[in-house]
Amino acid sequence: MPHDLPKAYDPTAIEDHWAAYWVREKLFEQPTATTPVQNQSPDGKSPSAQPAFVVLLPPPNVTGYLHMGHMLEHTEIDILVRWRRMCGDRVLWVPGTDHAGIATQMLVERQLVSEGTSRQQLGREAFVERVWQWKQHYGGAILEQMKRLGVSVDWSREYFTMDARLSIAVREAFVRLYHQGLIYRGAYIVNWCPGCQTAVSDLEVIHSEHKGHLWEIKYPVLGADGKDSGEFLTVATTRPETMLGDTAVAIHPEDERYLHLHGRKLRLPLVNREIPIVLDEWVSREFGTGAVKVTPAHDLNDFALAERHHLPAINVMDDHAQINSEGGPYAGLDRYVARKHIVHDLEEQGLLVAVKDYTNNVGHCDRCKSVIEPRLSTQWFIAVNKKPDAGGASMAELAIAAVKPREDGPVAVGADADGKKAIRFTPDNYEKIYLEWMTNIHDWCISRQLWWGHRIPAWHCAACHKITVPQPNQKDPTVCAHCGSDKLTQEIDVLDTWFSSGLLPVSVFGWPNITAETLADFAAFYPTSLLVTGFDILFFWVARMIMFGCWFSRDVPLPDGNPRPLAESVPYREVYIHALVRDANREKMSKTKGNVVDPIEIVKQYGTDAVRFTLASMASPGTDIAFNVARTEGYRAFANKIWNAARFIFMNVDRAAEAGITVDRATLGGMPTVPAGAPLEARWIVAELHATAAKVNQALENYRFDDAANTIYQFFWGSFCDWYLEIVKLRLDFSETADQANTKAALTTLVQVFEVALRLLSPLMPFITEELWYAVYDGNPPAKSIALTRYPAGDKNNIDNEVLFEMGQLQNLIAELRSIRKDLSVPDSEAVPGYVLDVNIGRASHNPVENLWGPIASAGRLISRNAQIVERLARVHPIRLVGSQERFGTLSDLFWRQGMFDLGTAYEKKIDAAAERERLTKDIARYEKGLAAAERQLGNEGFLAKAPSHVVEGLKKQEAETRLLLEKAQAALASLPQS
RNA sequence: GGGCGGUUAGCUCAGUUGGUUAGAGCGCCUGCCUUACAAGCAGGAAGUCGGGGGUUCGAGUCCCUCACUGCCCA
Repeated sequence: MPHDLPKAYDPTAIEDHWAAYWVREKLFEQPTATTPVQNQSPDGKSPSAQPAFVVLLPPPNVTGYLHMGHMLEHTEIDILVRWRRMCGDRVLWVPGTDHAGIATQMLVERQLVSEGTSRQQLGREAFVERVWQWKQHYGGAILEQMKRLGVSVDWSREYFTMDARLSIAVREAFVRLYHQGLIYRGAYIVNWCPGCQTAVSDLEVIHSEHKGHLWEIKYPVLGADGKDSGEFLTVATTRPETMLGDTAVAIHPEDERYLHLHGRKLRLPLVNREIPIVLDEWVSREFGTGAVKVTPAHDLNDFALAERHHLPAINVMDDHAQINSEGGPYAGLDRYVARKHIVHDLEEQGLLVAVKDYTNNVGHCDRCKSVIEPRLSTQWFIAVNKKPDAGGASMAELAIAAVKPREDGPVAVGADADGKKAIRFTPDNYEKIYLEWMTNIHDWCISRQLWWGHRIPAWHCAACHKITVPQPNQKDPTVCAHCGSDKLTQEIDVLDTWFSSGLLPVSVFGWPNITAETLADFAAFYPTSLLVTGFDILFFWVARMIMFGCWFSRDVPLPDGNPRPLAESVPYREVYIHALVRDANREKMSKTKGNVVDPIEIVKQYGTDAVRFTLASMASPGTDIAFNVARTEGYRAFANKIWNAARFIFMNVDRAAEAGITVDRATLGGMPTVPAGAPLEARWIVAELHATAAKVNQALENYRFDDAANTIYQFFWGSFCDWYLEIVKLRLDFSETADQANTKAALTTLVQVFEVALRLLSPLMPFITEELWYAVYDGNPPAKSIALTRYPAGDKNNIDNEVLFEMGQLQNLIAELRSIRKDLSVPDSEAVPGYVLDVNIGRASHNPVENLWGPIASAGRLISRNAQIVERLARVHPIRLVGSQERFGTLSDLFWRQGMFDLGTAYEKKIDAAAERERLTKDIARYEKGLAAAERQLGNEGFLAKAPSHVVEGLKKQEAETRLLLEKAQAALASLPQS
């Protein structure tokens, strides 16, 4: 087959095709736990004996479109997953989406408003139906984008958090926790969002500083007769409108200013309610006036204080944060309008003492940005710190034990037998952050006043007002469990979306419906191997999965029938927290700033592979990524480089075929080795390949995507293209006089190394490697995809350090020759004779320089073996070795440069003496500095005594080398003509 | 207010347990369309590793301190 690749790499021409192919061929599916894995298993292991590598896709929000954060996350997971698959693991990556209660409901409500109707007009049932319709039409946007980006997920297992099977898990989890005494309903201060019309959890409140005021208000002190005594107590508040709900004023018991007021009562202005003065040590004497008004229904601290002092709580606002009937004349006013009126009225009554500027922290809804109203409200909670009625650890305790490092003494609950943590975080500082949060966790408010979501499986009885929650596996109740009445109505609230996503690790594998099939899934895939996600949902999602996973998976026995210990109950063994993608100026991307980079647009311009590689190359754990398209442009160039290397190789394969030389396909697919007698470049590139493969595997093992990417880049471009391909051109001689065996050997190594390099690169750049890998096999490869081949493993025994050293010296020599040519302004196209002093000639063997040559022994030996290479790559002809007599005698009028090698050449344009002097002077300064430092070190007895011998030896060698270079540079400077 | 991180070349970042003269990509300068590749090739310039102090034979790396900066929690 002719290899007619276009001259320039065009990603758009190939990516759609392969993306569709991968999905169509179901290459990455693992529909049951026993389905044979599609990749080769040369180890001869049966599928079930292969280690599983299981990842859950953090479910994107159904309302969303793919952004750079997703692209980074998916790229990282896909790299790891493709890598593990190629390493022979049974890989399962489960995709899905999240129903995103508030976001989705808001979106559809907005649609309704634009149609002139509303959720309320439609009614609950019709509204939910409408949201489902919306979901069917538009809810798959991100998954479709993922298909185009070619991520290797198992599409047969796609989930949606509102799916029936996952909803069963949600209901089961709720009823179990309820009957374990861990879910309760009660009136507490919650974060009420007047915009979204629902309670939200602490995590959904974003605090930010706002300039406001501190109002100081006088409350009249009542005398023993219950009438105004003429005395006042001044309180300070940032929210005067809440005074309508005040039920006390608190002072510090030891505050000397107010000792005389102990036991007295106050008249609450405007409302004229009689309220007590209470003493509480929580009050800060320094803040404001040291007297704090207590509004239990609208402030968390006040609520706690009110509980301590048995004070009533008066809720003065409705769902819309308007003053309710408790507010008397202010009823019906918005909270901020009421504030103005109240301040005005207080001022009129002479009760406003002062208004001071004050910056306070105001909580806003993460979703709609409304100012959160802390408000007393009846909600459902999970008691995360409570031990279950039947005994045992609390959810938070388990979630801590799963992550906590082993301490001295007995093995921690969460650690497995050899003391490893059950869950390991990377970067590891997230472990501390997680533990800190989990240790101080509060009860989790799980009810939301929404229609879109999992409706809470609890029924209220109109007769006895008690609550009926069905037992596990029971159907919806028809009569009250307490009084037998049939006047039951289901709770109208739905559950927090994170309640369902927190269950995913267990629910996607069938929990709680444990059948033979789901049990097999559980046995094979739970705990999952890895979670890759962003730190922003560390608490929202990661922490809750750990709590739920540890809690509920315990019911599922291990494959051997034994109970599941904590180490096997965790939802995943590893958590990798990825970075935030910022714009090129390190600014956070945001719609309001308008600096959002759409990954799909960038992909269209540069190709998926280039974008993936950009993200990978910058994904150093713990460091945010400043996404710069200049970088992507560079990696598109890299793809183009590979493309053209392939064109060059294929061109030669075709030429070889015409000359009757073919590469045996059977020699492809493994790792190449070359005989000791092979040319230097062949032995070198194979050694480099092994070293590269070893390094890349190591990097991926440690989530060092950047190291992996940069190592492959350096190999492909820096070693393979820049040096090996240029040298191998010498061997690709298809003329009749050529030695066919040599040509064939060179061609074989060339194709072999290229094929391995493609596999090495494949997890990072799946598209171009798939295309070129097919081309290597003329369209008939040994597997359906390069993704199903084996990942190259570097073998240390094949990293020949002598060869690496020898090639390194040859590269230095060529670089020096190129440099001297450049300084003499020799045109690039013109070859000039080159002279190299063979340092071994006429020199005593004890010369330290000789040691610098290591296994090569001398410049002469290096060059005589590789003259062709030097001539071609340095564009010198001929290259001649000379002895010192000749160099200082008959050849002394050449221009010589002295470095590691003594090189000479002649060209009509003489060297620029001034520039040469400047260069040498600079070099001399550098050498002198280095030499002085080395001598100082070597003269230090402490160093000689304490430093390891290889460091001392290395420094000695360096000193000798520097001294030599210094001497040469000084001699060269002295011999320069005076200008 | 509490906690955590960062500060290395013009830009974005690496730098493994302290060890020989601190690296990469992009950008910059110079010269080249050398038939795989101008999305390329070759050569080159560029850093007192935020400041100060300490430990050590030896510090970009460990400790203290200051400055600036980012994030999380309250």
